[in-house]
Amino acid sequence: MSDISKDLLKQLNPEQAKAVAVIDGPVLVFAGAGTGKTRVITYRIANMIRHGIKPENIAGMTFTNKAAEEMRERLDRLVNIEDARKVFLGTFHSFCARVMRKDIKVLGFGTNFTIADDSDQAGVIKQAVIESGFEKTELSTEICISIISRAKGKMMSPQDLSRVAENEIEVRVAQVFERYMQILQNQNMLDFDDLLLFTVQLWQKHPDILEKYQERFTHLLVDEYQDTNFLQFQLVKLLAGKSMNICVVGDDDQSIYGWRGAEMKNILDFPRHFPKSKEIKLEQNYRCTNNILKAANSVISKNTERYAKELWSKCGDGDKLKVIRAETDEDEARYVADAIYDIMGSNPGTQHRDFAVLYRSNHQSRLFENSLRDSKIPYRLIGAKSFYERREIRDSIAYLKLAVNPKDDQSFLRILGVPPRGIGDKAIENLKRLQHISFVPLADLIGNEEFLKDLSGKAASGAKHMYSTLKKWRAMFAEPGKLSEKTLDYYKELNLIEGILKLYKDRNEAERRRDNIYELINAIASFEKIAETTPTLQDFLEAYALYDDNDKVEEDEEKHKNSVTLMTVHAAKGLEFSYVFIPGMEHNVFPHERSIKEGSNEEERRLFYVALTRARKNVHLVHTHSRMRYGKSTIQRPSEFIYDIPEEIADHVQAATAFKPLDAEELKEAWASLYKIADKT
DNA sequence: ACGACCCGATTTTTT
DNA sequence: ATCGGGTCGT
Repeated sequence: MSDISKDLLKQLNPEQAKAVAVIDGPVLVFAGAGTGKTRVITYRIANMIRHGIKPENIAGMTFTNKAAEEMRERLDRLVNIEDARKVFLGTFHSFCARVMRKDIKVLGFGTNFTIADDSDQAGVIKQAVIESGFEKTELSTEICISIISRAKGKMMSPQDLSRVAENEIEVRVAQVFERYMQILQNQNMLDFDDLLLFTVQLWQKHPDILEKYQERFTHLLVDEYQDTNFLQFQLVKLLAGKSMNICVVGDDDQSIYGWRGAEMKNILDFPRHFPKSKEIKLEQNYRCTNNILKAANSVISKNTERYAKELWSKCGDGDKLKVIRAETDEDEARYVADAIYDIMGSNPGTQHRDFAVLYRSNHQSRLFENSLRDSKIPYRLIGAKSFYERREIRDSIAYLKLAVNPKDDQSFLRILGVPPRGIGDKAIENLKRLQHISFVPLADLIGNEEFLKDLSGKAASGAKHMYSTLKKWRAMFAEPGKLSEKTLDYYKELNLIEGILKLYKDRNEAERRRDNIYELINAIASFEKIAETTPTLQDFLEAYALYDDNDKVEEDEEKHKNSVTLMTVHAAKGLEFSYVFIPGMEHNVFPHERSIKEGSNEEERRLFYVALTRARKNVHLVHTHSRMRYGKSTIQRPSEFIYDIPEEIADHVQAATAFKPLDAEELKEAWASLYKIADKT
């Protein structure tokens, strides 16, 4: 046992220590922003192990892989590595994927099921809309996805949904929902919600199976409990129901995912759900100055639906917050770039990575990208399209999914025309029609004479080649051997690599996309390398499906390691920066106009609270007088949130006069550019 | 099969 | 302003 774990409790403040010391029974920890939440969870696990709880009996559930990995890393430093490894630390989804892999047969799915990613999901929804007798124009895919996901989050069946439907849309979606589930089952696919839903259903129907898991995991921890929905609550309740050794950690003030079904009341009602629970409030903040906390506290205290708490810190008062008024959105962006430059100049040792620009909506990033680029300030943009979202990668993955699960029609349709095989819309219609009478998966149907006889010679030979190649490789992938090598051969035989080169006119683009496919094969190779046992293709696909994008962006690390961060406030939850800029502090931007319409102002205020509490030292709130919105210049008024901050801790300045006057050279340039504009107009 | 053009919507995002 | 989706013509 390491030295650190000998006096675990001494390294914690009294409240943290209390949360760590109580091992048995239900524990509820309210962990405010920056109060050492991850520290409490990892120390708690270490403490359990020290008290003789077997590490394999402990499970820690998170929402993201990133959070799970961070805990794993910290735990590695607290207990010996073999013990740390035996603790389950992962997302709800990865936990449930394991349960499903083992026992899904009971529910009528094959163990080789694939997990539908969002493009698969959208494809199936579109199909379900049509097959339910609706025009694709009268029911948007996004609405369906969102309503269905939320219904699943409440454990509602299509019938439940149609019974409680409050409007015509929901009645229709209920029909789509039912068809959607059938299609998924026919294709042996589960969406992300199903992983959880089916796990709970399995346990409810088969108490003997549940009991095995209850015996295996006697001590449970749940991170970000305020973000759980009803389904996740049920899962937790079932799993912990026997031992009642459950610890949940969260912060109702940071509940910002209500729009996707998270139920803040889960954390508020915990004492009722788990009687005789211990309740602990962490209020000492180790991140922010007191001025920032004062601002954050007075903002959040306007909310009525919350558990009372107030953050404090030993960090001193620090600077006042800055409220900056800029003339236009372009001035706003320039102000931010100038301020970063200025702060770095007057604070030696400050680095670009100490800054973040946190905005309400993604589209706001563009102006900051421009202004930072102009000022030669390196930045990294979070939330941009990732490697795995690129078309050629999705296509390549679809080929792999099809090799594992031949019923996956979604993947089949995706790659039927990649590379082009002369099979067009008409042939696809035919194929689908045949499926309606034969119920054969599309990947098998293309080898059928009934289908082939109506095709042109070229299309028929393309279809035959595809049919036999898919069939052959389905068997090949089941054999032992190096995955990455097999994948490359598979792609070559399907003419994917050559096809890509021909598909894109621009030579550079084509080569870049081809290289991306090679990169994917490299990713498979390194997956094989780090795996403990020889992984199957199915193992790789599952890891891929459940893997978090934020971790994947390690690509251009060198370049971006020390950069200003641009991201949404949502994406910033859990992170911290010395200097935080919050632009667009205007009515209709932050709070967002839609949140105003929908009346979700408390959640919007929590979002602002999250934004403020990301800052260690310094907060700049910027608002503009006029902003381009939807292509038109609009007069803006300051956000109501600005007035929630006590006057005595904020300085109000104009962007135009925020920095010292220009020197002679800059002045000359400024005039020159003014004349240029004058000439144009 | 693919590019050109028009129309409409326009928050947040994980797995 | 801009992006995606859909339609139409080649």
